[in-house]
Amino acid sequence: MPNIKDVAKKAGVGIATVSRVINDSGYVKKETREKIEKVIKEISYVPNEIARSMTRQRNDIVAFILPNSTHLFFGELLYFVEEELYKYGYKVMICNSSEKIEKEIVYLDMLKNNRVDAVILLTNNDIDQYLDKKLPLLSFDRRFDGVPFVASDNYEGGVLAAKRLIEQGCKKMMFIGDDAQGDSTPVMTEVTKRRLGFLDYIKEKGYPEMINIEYPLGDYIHIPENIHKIINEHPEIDGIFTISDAVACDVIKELENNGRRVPEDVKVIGFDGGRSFLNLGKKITSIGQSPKLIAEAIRRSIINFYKKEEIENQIIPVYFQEGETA
Amino acid sequence: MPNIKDVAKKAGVGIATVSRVINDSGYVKKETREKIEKVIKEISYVPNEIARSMTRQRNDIVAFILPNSTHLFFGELLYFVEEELYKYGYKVMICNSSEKIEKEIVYLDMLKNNRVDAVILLTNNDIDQYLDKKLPLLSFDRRFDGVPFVASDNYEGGVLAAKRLIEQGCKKMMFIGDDAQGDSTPVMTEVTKRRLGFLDYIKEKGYPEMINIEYPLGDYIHIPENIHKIINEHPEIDGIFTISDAVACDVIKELENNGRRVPEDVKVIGFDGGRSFLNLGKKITSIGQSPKLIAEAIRRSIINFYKKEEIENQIIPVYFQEGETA
DNA sequence: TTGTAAGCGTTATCAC
DNA sequence: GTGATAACGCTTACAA
Repeated sequence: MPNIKDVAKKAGVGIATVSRVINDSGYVKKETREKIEKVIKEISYVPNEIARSMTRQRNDIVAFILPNSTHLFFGELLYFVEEELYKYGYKVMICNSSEKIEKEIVYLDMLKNNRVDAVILLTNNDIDQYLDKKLPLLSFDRRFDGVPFVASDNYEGGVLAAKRLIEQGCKKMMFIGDDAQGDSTPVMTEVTKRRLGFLDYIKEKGYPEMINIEYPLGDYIHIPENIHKIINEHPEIDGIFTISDAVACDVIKELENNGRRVPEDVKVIGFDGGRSFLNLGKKITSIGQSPKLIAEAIRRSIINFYKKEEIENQIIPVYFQEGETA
Repeated sequence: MPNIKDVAKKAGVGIATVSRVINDSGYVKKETREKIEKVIKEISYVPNEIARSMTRQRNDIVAFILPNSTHLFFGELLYFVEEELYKYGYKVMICNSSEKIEKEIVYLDMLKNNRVDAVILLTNNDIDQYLDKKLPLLSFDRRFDGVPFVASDNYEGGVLAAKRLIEQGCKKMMFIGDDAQGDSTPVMTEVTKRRLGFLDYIKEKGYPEMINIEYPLGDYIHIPENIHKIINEHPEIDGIFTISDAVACDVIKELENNGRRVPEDVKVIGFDGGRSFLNLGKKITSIGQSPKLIAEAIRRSIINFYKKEEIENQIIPVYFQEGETA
């Protein structure tokens, strides 16, 4: 592959002048510029971005560490993050952790070697001690000391769900979510606030009998078998709020398999927006979070890393999504 | 950030020796190695991968150009591709094209600048003329002259669908798919073979009355309104094979909205495997393709680029996925 | 075993 | 306006 020297030689100029033309920086006489441009075309020269990164000491790559791209919400978030950053000249490296802390650690290391311009971190793992806080790190739905974050307004989401269930006449509520947001781990994510908002509002309105179910975090999609049992042991429950649409789906199937109608007997609200491109049944009533707004916020923070401005945490609004299960 | 010189100076050795330690190459006396390792820890030196790419003339980055990561099948494929390549030390750059050829072209250019080690291309666009065939390019479900490819056994998928519908007693068949695989574009993708396999088998078995519907490629999820009309104009049809599960879902809803029961009155088979993590209704009967097997094949081809071996095209088996709609 | 020095392909700083 | 030349941080002959 031809390099800048080849261009310079063939055009009979110095490499500095070629560089000026490529980057459109500094003064270059019109004829010189044209000659150089011609040569570039002729030998189909393409500037080597690696060498460029070398001198500029940055490479316009942002890495996104997330559990996977198969869960719809993650896939959407990834999509919009890429779209946003693309507009600003960044490329996105995808780092699936499969929820495994080991893989997150390896990636964090690797990314340090690669001198990526920023790392977006989406995880439920107890990874604080492995974070190099001097790096341009941004987290989503999670607080780490010294790391700026973007999060959905999870608390408000919980409140919205509670309001809806109460409006619909529910008396005995249940919350179902994984314990990555619970008291049993050192991890405290912003997602916990879905439960808190829900709980607070229900208490405030005088419905004290809430049943709170937490289970070990698995694949984000299925809930453990024993949780099904607990659900069935509580026929008095008439309103359920779940940590995600995936869990809501699982719960609704379990209820219906056991002869309880949704929403007639039990109302169920999920979280994420109730979207699915492949659903032949009823639409889940849900609290929606907007991957597009979140991606814009993430992009804003990342751009600010390079403006050396103070990076402010950002809370993104959620909304109530009408459906057929509550 | 400290560099290799800092390490060398502090350890009182030459930079070549440090390099040998880092890369575990060549002979280094045990004590020297230990001293160097100690210094590396002390000043928390991290080798600069950009500089490394510079001399090695490769960067272990593979780019994946695909329409999006929100369509479940794409999200899954992306996930497994990343997983496979990660095992072999590659990082994956995600390039969402949103099906737009302009964005594909920009990415193709950008990737040339970035000297990525390989580009995986998944597209339905007429982009042949923009491909630099000298680059390490690999395509999925699509043939380009001079570009190796990996594809699902789409033809066999069509045959499997036809067999099933015939077994289930269907007499009048219909195929519904976008025209990116049709005769109206210069593009001929491997996906066309879903239709061909279906058609051939049905003809072979003496069911000549197949209705073939093609529509302009949109978002991979919804079909145009006028197609709904066509479906309803054919009450005699009792077996439908669609280009994807997403289309099958759309079609089934349309049929049911118009009082035709699935699978009692009309049987419908989709393509992709009928997976969905959020489905409260019946499961779609489908022809499955395995993103994991495909990802492995892709990884194999990419590794071979660097073994300078002949890259063979690979056809990946599909399977019949039992469901409730056929 | 180890160190020196020549690349790798740019950008940026100076002179001219 | 333009051209040498010194970085940037590493790998790898080649010499010692």
